[in-house]
Amino acid sequence: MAKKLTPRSEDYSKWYNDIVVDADLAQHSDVKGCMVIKPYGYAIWERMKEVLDGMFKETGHSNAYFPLFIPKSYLSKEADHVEGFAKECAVITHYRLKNNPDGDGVVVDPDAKLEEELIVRPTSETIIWNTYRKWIQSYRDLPLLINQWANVVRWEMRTRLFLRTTEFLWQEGHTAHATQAEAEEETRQMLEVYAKFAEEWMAMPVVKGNKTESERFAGALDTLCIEAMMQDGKALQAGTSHFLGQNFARAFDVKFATKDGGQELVWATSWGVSTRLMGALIMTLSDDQGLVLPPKLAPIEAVIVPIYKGQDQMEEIVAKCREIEADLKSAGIRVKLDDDDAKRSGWKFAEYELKGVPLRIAVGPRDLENGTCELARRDTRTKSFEPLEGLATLVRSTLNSIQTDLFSTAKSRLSENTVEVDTWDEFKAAIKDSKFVMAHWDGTAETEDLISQQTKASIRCLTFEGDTTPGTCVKSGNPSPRRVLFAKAY
RNA sequence: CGGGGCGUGGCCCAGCCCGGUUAAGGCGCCUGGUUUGGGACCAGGAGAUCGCAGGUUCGAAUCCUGCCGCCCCGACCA
Repeated sequence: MAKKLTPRSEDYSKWYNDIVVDADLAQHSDVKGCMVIKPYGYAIWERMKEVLDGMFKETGHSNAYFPLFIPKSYLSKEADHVEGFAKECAVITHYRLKNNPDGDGVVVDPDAKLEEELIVRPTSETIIWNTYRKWIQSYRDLPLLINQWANVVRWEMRTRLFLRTTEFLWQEGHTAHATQAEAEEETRQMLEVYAKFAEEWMAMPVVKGNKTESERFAGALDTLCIEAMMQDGKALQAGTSHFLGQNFARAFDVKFATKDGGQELVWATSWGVSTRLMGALIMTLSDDQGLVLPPKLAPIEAVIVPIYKGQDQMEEIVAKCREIEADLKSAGIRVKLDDDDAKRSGWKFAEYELKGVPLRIAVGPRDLENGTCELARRDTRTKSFEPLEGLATLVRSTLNSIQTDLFSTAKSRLSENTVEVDTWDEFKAAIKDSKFVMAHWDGTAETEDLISQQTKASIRCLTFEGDTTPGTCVKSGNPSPRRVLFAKAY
């Protein structure tokens, strides 16, 4: 079964789809735009969840769960919010089916029409803020720091596995604060959490910044984001954190009593990352051989493959492999021994490479004699023979190296492909060349729009770091307060 | 919503233009054997209302009409 991935150079999006399907991460479901996340793919997501959840808890947040269904009227309470999401909402109109009087199957029972239609949440601000009104009375109830892990539905026109599906999994944090400064600090803090997760766990370098007004979350005063560069040079928004001001507090009348007895509207934030991170992970690290996983998120960090001839040898070698497995396990390494006799070693090598397992340990008859094993790195595809003595220590340090090497490779790619330009011709050329482009922009939505229409590139963010000296707009020639980051995006 | 593609055992697909016995092949699966340091081989076996509904015909996977579904490329978005 010679699974051959489409090479990246030939067709990048086909390569991406091949990896998702062939590495057993997910498949298309029978429902348009929806996917089935398979056990191996879900295991990676579970790792992400586990780590992120820990980070949220460390920063004082608690998990809760709010309903999937939102009364239609809630959505319309915040004007910008409804405008942003109305176009992509799934609507529940009935609550019952009945047998088809004219034939087979079931039909919607017209007598079971809902008085008020329900929206399947595209995000939960409205239902959460409607609830917060009941939870918050006093400054003593603040800050309120809540996160939920949930599924949401956005009826997009065009979908792609993990990157944009009709239903997706995510977390959404929703916090309430007594002061603007505190809410802004929270917004910034959670963006830093995302950036840390992306870089230290996913080995994916990110650019942090503010969105422009037109790219802002519907209902937010400010949206912060992390943007990552995929191997084809396109930008992927990997996480967002929103400062919502008092918009939702006003819409849902959430006030608190201040120390001196006054009534004030609370200040809000929301922030989220989704299963889209799976797509980001794939497109940042993987190669033409298949998935490449950062050790810290790999469900299996090291796989042990026995190599043998005949039954007697098998028993002897598998026994040795079990020792190694126990040894690595007790050193806290997520290890799997694949002693399935129905598959040959060569098949296993190819399979675990496709699935991105960071390290492979092969033990054969020669190794048994020499007290060695073959250690193979997925990222560099290099092999070496190593003594079994002290293997756990070596495995741990190699996994650490893989993690840092993956990050630094991706980091170099990001910096090598980020350029500053000052003229329109240079700009067009750099965008065509799939670069991240730092260029001057006059700050108007008109110019932003014009540029994106003419080049397909959008302003990814006003970066936190980098050159912020004034200049002249690359498109209009008008004065520009600073350079901003442009790129083609997913 | 426009443009393109596809729908045939679990998966990939040939066959369709040019209708005709039993729908071909590969992968996977089951049984037995030989194998095992980079996707093994041999023998045997199971498994298909050819997306759905009509129509044409002595006869339809194949031709005609309608419908459904999915994927890919564009316009909206995380």
